[in-house]
Amino acid sequence: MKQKKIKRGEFLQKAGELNSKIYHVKSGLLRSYSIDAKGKEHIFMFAPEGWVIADSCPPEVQTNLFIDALEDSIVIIREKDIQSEQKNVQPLVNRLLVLQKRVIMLMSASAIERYEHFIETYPGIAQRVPQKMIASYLGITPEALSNVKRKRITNK
Amino acid sequence: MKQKKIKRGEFLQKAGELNSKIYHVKSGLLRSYSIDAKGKEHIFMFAPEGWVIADSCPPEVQTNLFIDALEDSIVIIREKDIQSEQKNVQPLVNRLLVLQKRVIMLMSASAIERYEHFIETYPGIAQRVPQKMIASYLGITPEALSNVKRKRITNK
DNA sequence: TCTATTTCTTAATCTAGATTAATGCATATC
DNA sequence: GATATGCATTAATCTAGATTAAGAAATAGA
Repeated sequence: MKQKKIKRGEFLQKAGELNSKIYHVKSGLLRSYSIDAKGKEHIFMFAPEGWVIADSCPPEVQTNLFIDALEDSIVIIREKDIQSEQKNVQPLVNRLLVLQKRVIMLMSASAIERYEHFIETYPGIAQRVPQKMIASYLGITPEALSNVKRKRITNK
Repeated sequence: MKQKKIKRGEFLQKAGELNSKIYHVKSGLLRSYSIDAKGKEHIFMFAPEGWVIADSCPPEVQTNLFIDALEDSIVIIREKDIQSEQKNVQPLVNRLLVLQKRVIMLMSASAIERYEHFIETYPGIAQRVPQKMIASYLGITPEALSNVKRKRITNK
């Protein structure tokens, strides 16, 4: 049971690094956040005592989030694979990753960027569902989606 | 390995029901969505072939999402507890639930409602972090958060 | 096949929240 | 104690996307 003390302001992870660890917060307060193209910070989640904080991406993939301490804290460190190797857990982990990206997109991207991201996340689905459902997924109205698509064509 | 055919338009779950099942999509296309206070639908996620779709809430708690088929589909049905009983998986499940609520809030709630939800999700944390971090979590600017708080006081 | 209903697009107007900017408070630093 | 540096609030202006409305295109139902 590996344990670690971290001082306020100290980082456990920086976006772009590889990290196979999950942090269980024993005391203190951590946060994870992303930085968008304009350099703006978006707090993804807080983790006070009892919470778990980690990047949902697989250990061999570059992380998306920064994780640092807002107060002096103590965390227990565990490996990501302990879970993902277990039977039937992989789908959970996948869902977590999709949701993490979804939150980041909702927080930091414009309608047009979210549309691009939808196309990547669900290749081929745009052809199988009505436009109003895509709009509903993106969090915009069908009217706004029409505008987005028109702009995408003119700008490309 | 229980399997089920569902016709386009058929529901696997309606919000408010109890549901201990997880659906693995073998063929076809499903979606999950929430309905907000104004009656507006917000698609939470799509699930084409190979994806898993489910409500992240515990089996004994009322669900938040509707799940229905956008195309005739075949799903494999599994129980939620199979996973949650496994060691170290509970934190994953908790994180999934928090994220599911977070996405729903980002999609369907105003800044003021998201602020209320933040206070419930993280009791006491508002007193431990600067305002600008709360704003960053809510997806708004510190200036907008000031307005939200002022309105909250005058309206209560 | 011919309606009828739903879906998609375009355009005009409106609004929540962004941006910019100025001011008052704290908390550090010397 | 004086002076930065960062944080919170207020107000004026701006903008992405919402709302409303109307017409065109697609789908479904008889």
